[in-house]
Formats: sequence, C-alpha cells, structure tokens
Amino acid sequence: MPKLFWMSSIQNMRMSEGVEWAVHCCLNLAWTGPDRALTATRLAAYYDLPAAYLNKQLQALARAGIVTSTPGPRGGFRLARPAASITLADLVTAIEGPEPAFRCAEIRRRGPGATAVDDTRCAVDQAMGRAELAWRRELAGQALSDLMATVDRTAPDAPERARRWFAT
Amino acid sequence: MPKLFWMSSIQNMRMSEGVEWAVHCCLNLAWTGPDRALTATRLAAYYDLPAAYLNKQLQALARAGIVTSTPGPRGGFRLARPAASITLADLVTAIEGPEPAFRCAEIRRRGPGATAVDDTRCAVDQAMGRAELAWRRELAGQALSDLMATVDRTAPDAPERARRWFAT
DNA sequence: GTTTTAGTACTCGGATAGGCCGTGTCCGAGTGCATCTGG
DNA sequence: CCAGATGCACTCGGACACGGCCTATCCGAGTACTAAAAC
Repeated sequence: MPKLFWMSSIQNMRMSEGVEWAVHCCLNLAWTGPDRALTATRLAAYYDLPAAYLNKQLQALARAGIVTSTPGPRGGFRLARPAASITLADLVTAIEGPEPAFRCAEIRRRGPGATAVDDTRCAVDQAMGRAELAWRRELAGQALSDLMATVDRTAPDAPERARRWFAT
Repeated sequence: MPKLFWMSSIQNMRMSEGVEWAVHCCLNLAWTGPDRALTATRLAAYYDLPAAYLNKQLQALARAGIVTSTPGPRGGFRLARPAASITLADLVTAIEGPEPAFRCAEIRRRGPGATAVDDTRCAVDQAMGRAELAWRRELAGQALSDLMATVDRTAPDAPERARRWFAT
C-alpha cells in the first residue's frame, strides 16, 4: 500500500496564541475607556478563555508598560496610554519577547570549515535580519487605533456591544 | 534575597535552526557545482553538525524540489536548479512549512462576545497577515545567488576553501 | 450621628504541573562500483 | 583479454526516543469596600 498521505513536519515557527488574546483584550480596554478597569476573569469570560492563563498574558503587557494593573476590588487592567501610541509591534514584543525569530548559531565558525574569527557578520543572518526588520516595521506601522478604525468599518456594532457587556 | 534576575518567558516564536543549516548547505552545494554530489555526512562534518538530523533537513529540501538526491555510492545531494532561482523564501518554506506564524483562532466568535457569523475577516488577522507578507516578500527578494555575491564580497576565500575541502 | 476599626471579598502576582513539537538517533531499502569467474 | 554475474560498501529514507517550551492551573500577597462598634 503506497503512503499517499504523508505530511512532513510542517508547523514550525508558531506565534503564541496569547498575542491574539492580547490584541483583542486591548481593543476591549480601549473601547471601555480609562475610567473603568476590566478584570482578567471578565475578559476571559467574554471570549471563553482560561482566565488564569489570560491573566498571565496581561501581566506581560503590564510589565511592558502597555497596560496598568490595579489589585483589589474594582481593580483590573486598563490601557496605560492612548490607543494611537500602542502598536502591534509593542504587543507582539511584549508577549513573544524581543528576541528575533532567526538566531544565527554561527555554524560557519564550527568544524573544519570554520572561517577566521573576524568581525564580519554572517550573510545568512544579515538577510534574515532584513526580512524580520520589514516584518517588525509593518507591525510598528499599525497602531491599536488603526485596528479600532478597521473594526468600526467592518463591524460597526462590535464596540458598542462590548461596552454594554462589560458594563454589567 | 531579591530576585534581581528574572527573565520573562522570552523565547517564543523560534525559527528552526535547520533553516540556517539548509542555507549554508545550499551555498556549499552551489559552490561545488552540479557535477559533484555532496553527502549529508560530509556536509555535517564540515560544520560539525549531527549527520542524521541534517539529513532530515536535506530531505525536506528534496521534497520541496530545491535539491535532488541520489542514493548509493557517489550519491548525495545537489541543487535542483540554478542558485539565482532559489530564494530564501523557498528555503524557509521548505523547512518551516507554508503555515503562517500567526494563526487566527477566531476567538472573537467564542463566548458571549461572539460576533455574528459573517464573512468578514478578523482585523487582527488582516494586520498580522500584512506584516507576514512583508516578511515573506523580503525573503523572496533574496536569492541564493545574492548570498553568494555577499559572501564573495565579505569573505572572498570562503568559496574556494569549501570547494577544496569537499573535493577531497 | 460620626469616627475608628476589624473583617471580608476580590484582584493581581508568581510558582507550580502536563502536553505537544522540535531535536536527535537508529536501522532498513536501494544503488553503483569493484571484484571475481568463465569464455 | 573481455563480458557477465556476484557481492559489497555506501547513500538516502522514514520510523523511533528524549527534552524543552508553551499551555494551563493553583494558591498567596495586597487592596478597597463594608459593616459593626465605640465615642
């Protein structure tokens, strides 16, 4: 029997799904406004997510200075600054970390083929770095306010519905 | 003792190091030329890498049609087409797979905040898709021949040294 | 009635387990070469 | 000497373990509100 269905190991380089959670949560925080704080539990309930784990992601945002956290009753999270000055690059960096996806292991300096120890940069690393720079640049060009505008255009009732649900 | 050193979980979204291996190996294949095949064992020895695992990566390249493999004595791998028509995007896709790094889980359709089931695309997914498109576009703009030119400029003796080592 | 004070419920915060995928290794199928043998 | 058959060594190819990181969860520290009690 020939092996027709055989999928290679194709699922590498996955971004943490916490990024999607973070962006959606920040949208809700922006719609709610700075006067009211939303708790991790409530945000998790809105999207049917594990509350404790979402809390972990929000903590990362707090450490990055994107949101502020207040403990105790009537506490929760709120945006630390206007939505126009929060970019997708900020959010991705806060969750995924500042490390680039491609890390040059400098294999060119290992084994018999080792090049002389000079200060030249690996050509592969350079090319990959350029690509990743383009990626981050594109992310930095999209602010949270831009996403809000897009949602206002594609699903105009979503913000009001969220506001209403979180108000209760 | 206060915990001064505390790093958050910052190591996400890592690209497989097999990509770096693949690119360097393809460079050597290009320098060697299509007349001679290089075995996985020999390529691994050149960079002091685990031979069997490198073989696995080269198999992925073979499946993608980037290299051709010939079994038996005097067998090995060689480039399937000229270096100018092999882009970094091809290599990354061959190793990492065609799936994008960001996969929208559509959490906006879950829980009480679920939007109506329409055909609109998630705004977050759109923005992330744009960024990843820019990344892939930059990768597609760099061919293997461009990398060879860069190496010729920064380390002019590397190609000849490789040719000589692999010739023995 | 006002002020103080204790209690309580609720929130974030970090430390702690489980599962999946990348990393690494192994052995079998197939091929080309070299050698040996017969003409 | 030459042609054919045989054995062998070498290669890729896919199947099998191990470990690290993401996912998920739990309990403790801290705070604001509530309510009771004393003045």
